[in-house]
Amino acid sequence: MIDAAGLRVMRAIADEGSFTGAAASLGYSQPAVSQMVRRLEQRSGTVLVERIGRNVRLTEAGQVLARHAVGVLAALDAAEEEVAAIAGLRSGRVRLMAFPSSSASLVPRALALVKKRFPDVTVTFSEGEPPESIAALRAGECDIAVAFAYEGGEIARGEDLDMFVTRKLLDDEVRLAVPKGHPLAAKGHAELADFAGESWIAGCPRCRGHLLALARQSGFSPTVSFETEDYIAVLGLVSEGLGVALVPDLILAAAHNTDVVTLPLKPASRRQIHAVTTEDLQRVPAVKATLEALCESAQGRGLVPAPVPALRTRRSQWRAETRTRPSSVRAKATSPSWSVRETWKPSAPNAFRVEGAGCP
Amino acid sequence: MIDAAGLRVMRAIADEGSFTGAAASLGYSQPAVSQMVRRLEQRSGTVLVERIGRNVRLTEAGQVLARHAVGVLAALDAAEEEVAAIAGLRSGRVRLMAFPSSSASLVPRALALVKKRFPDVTVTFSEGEPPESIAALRAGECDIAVAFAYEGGEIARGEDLDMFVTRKLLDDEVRLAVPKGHPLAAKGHAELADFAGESWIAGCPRCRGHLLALARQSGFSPTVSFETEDYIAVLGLVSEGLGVALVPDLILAAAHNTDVVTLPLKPASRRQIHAVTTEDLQRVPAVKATLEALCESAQGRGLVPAPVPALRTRRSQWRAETRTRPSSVRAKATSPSWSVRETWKPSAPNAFRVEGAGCP
DNA sequence: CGAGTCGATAACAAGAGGTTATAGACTGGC
DNA sequence: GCCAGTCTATAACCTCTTGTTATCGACTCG
Repeated sequence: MIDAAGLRVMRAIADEGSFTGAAASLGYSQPAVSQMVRRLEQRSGTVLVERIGRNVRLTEAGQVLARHAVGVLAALDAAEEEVAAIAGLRSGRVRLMAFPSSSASLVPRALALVKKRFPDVTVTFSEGEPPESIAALRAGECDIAVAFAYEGGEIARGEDLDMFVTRKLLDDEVRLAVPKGHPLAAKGHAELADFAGESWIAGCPRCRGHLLALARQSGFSPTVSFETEDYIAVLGLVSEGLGVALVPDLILAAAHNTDVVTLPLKPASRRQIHAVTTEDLQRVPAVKATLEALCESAQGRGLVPAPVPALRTRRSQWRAETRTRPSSVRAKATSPSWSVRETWKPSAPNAFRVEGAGCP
Repeated sequence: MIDAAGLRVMRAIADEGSFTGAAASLGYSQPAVSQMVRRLEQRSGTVLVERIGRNVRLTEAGQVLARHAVGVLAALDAAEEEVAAIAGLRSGRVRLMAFPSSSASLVPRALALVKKRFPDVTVTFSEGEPPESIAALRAGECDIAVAFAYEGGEIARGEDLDMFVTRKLLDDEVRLAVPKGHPLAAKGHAELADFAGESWIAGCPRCRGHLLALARQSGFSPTVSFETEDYIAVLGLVSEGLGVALVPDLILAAAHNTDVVTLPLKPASRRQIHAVTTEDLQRVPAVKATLEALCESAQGRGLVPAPVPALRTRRSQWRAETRTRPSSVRAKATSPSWSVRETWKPSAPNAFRVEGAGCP
């Protein structure tokens, strides 16, 4: 029944002592104030303003409204400012969840970028494997999940990703790590079959699965002597000549070991690193800013630059089409800068079983 | 930009967890909620609601709004309730100012009536002579002034009463008080000329003026031996045979003295007692209720019943005409129960000088 | 006593905010 | 794996709110 506009008017009248003054202070015309008071009086069923000659004076009821107006309007302003701060990147919180090895440099660099640009935006970060991070995203417990998929694999097994928007950050080349003195180290590249007889060191379960898949393609079944999710340990084992390992480039940038030589595979194998969020969340300014920072961080690494386009699912596609249609003059078109379809898609589910979580 | 309706919707969504539920709890249709959210999102420039499959979930900004909504809506409700309480006579304050002798019974009875009917309406009462009470009314320091005027006189000299509404409460007959044993006491009435030789006891300045005027009409100039504003004292003096006095009926009802006989005057003389307020204030429920209580109190005294009509001045008349014209279906017509012109008017200013204030 | 100011009103325009009808999409049970 | 029920989004439309300008009557002050 009573609304903010009415309170605003009553307070202005109390402050200014006249309808004309109140109108001026509110940027209204005088009749607007006059009519607003009349409406309020009709609704409340009592007189709010005494008209004394040329001046006006609030009645008891009018004073009640004017008194409450201060608090209500202050609270409204606070709410508005708080939302405006979120919209204007002067505030806001982004909950980022990334797989462990991304935290080495990709994520920290992005976080630094966000912090530099928008010091008051808080990005909270926690590590989590794709199944976990995607579940958190679905449950509303995080805003962005950074995940990866090997070529021919998928981001998270058994998860329905239709509801998400996936933005490709970069292609992370998988290399073969061999001890410095290895006979084939000088060849400049590695064909997997040449290492069929080596001891293998496997990483996280999914990485182990990838190793097995690649080896099968090369016609052998690797002997896995060690398993560890700690890539520093992997490199340590390799440097000591205890085996060879597949290591993503992303790791090598952060954990270098001078006693290890890394060779590009032939044929090349890479994993794709994605930022996953929802259609709605990607339009939240702080989330958008963080996504962009992630992109820049990925490009700045000097690896294969992430193409601008993002993967969009059927549902998202539909949303993008319908939503950007402006239904009002005021509607700002949502920026379609990365609204193109993804170029490759997971072709088939992983054929092998991957268990556990926590891949560095 | 943000209004109460928007906050209400956001809170309902937060509470219900769906647009449909929110709509139901607000008594809206589902599209109304959907559109309201879209409007809010356009205005605030950020996403407020995440659409997760069939359900919805508030974003950070949406949670901010929902959180603030509680406080703002509570404050709004409080304001509304407070005004409704004033409108519904469950609260409110009336500042009454009356001339001292009215406080004997007319006013207390009215106050008791108001208190009985509307226990939570506070009527504050202070004594004041017409010039004073009218000034207070003009200054917004009181809501109702109870004043009197002798026939042929006016309520307050030199005051412009155009801005006020004057409601006649009763005709207060002026009687002659003589000692019980006075020779003319048995006559049943008094002609003033018969008492030309008596010692006179005068009351307040205006009453003294009235005495002088009446005496002049009867062709004599009274010898005023005593002057006091305390009518108890007047009656005491009379009872002791120290003089005679003109005493209004209103006093006699409250201060009876068995040693005093009061005689109606021939020709009769009376003063009119009025309740004065402003056009706007008379429409304030508590003020209206108090005015009505004053009327009933006046009628219940068994004196000349106050006729329903009230005195209206030119300006008030105009207002009454224009205001009651309903400009909207919702406008309640202001009750015109006592909106008729006054029958007699002060014919001329008092010809004598009245000084001081405080007439019992 | 007249000019300037103030509030009230009429008439009108635009927009906010609601409705119903309907379509598309998700969920869950069979 | 489909189908029914349920949910949100949209279109089309309507109404009331809330602003505007133009103008009037009344009050105030020099």
